[in-house]
Amino acid sequence: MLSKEELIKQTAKELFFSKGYLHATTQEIADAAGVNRSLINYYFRSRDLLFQTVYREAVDGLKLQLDKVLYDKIPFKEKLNLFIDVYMKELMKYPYRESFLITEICSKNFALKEKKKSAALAHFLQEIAQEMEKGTIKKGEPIQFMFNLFALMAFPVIMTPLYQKLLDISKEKYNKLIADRKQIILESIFN
Amino acid sequence: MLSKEELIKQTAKELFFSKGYLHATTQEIADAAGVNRSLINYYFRSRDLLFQTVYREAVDGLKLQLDKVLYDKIPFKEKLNLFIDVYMKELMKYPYRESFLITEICSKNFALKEKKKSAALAHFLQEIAQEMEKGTIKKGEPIQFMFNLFALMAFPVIMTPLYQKLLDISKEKYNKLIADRKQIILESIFN
DNA sequence: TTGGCGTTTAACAATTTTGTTAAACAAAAA
DNA sequence: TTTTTGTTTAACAAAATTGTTAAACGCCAA
Repeated sequence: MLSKEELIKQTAKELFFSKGYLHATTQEIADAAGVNRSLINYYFRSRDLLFQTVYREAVDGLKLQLDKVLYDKIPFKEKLNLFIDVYMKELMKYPYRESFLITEICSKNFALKEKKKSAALAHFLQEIAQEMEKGTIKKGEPIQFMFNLFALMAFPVIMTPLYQKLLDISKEKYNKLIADRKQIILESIFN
Repeated sequence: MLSKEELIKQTAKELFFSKGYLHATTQEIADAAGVNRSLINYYFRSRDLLFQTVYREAVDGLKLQLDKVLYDKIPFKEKLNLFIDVYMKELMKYPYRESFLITEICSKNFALKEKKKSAALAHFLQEIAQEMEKGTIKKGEPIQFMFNLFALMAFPVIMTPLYQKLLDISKEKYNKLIADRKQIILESIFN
């Protein structure tokens, strides 16, 4: 069973990352979690600190996720296959996690920090450079390859509600389109 | 010279779309515009209506932008070249416009509407299908082609603050990377 | 000049949101 | 049993945000 503190955090993440409800008040979070609002202040002191905690855990989680897959000593193509699978599953669960992070960074009282490149990422960039040499993938800046990869995975998921509107597509059909993307991404990436 | 009403709207767009400051209060918008806060109520009645107005104009603007380029009777490759140019310029000016739209759609009191596919978009999808037949571009679902296109353009721009942090890249270098993307996108799209 | 009209402002009121405090509660330790 | 500790709650207080009103202002036309 979840501690109330954990419950509050998970509920906040649910609201932010899954529902894209970035304006959530402490009352709304408390209601969604089924706890008294004062508990938020008891465990996190202030709304701001709750947000900071959620932000930090999201960034750490993102890094951890990268580390786990990108360090593996498996063939490149296999690794990408696995990575896309893992990352897109996460995207389905938390489509707005990246949006939340960006919004927080852009918000008024945001304290910069970070500033140490993920080691796994650096390693992966090297691996990409090697594969470019080998000719498995198109030559170019490895970072641009990563940009492409993440863009192709994340953007259509993030844009779901708007694209559904603009294209007048049913939820089911849209889900199908997203599900098909893994293969499409792989095809568009490899020579 | 801009009317105050227009000034308020433009300033709000500046805060939302350019600065990604989606939590802006009416006071902050008024300050940024250099007008008395009451003017917002005078011209827009309520904060909510200001947001709705900005939302609507953003969607309409987006559609208009698509219409202008996508209806042109110019060769496909040329059209895409032009389109990427136009859209990415807009993205540089308003990197968070799409984020704002998504956040609004996900927000509590959002009234659905829309539900008529842009004619230009439908036309463009047909054109894509034709080009697939011709073999100019890889065969597949035309919508997926569009997903890819928009993702490759928008996502790295939207993610700028986070990626700059995670990759520990200077603003200048990041801008260079973004500038290079037009060519990269064109290459990754055509056979 | 005066009266009317749209604009702008400050002052106020109402509401919403957040933070604090003290008391109630429950379970384990003394 | 009483104490202690940590948890939970309701009531209150403070702050922030939004909305309203009436008066002031400026400008043009009568």
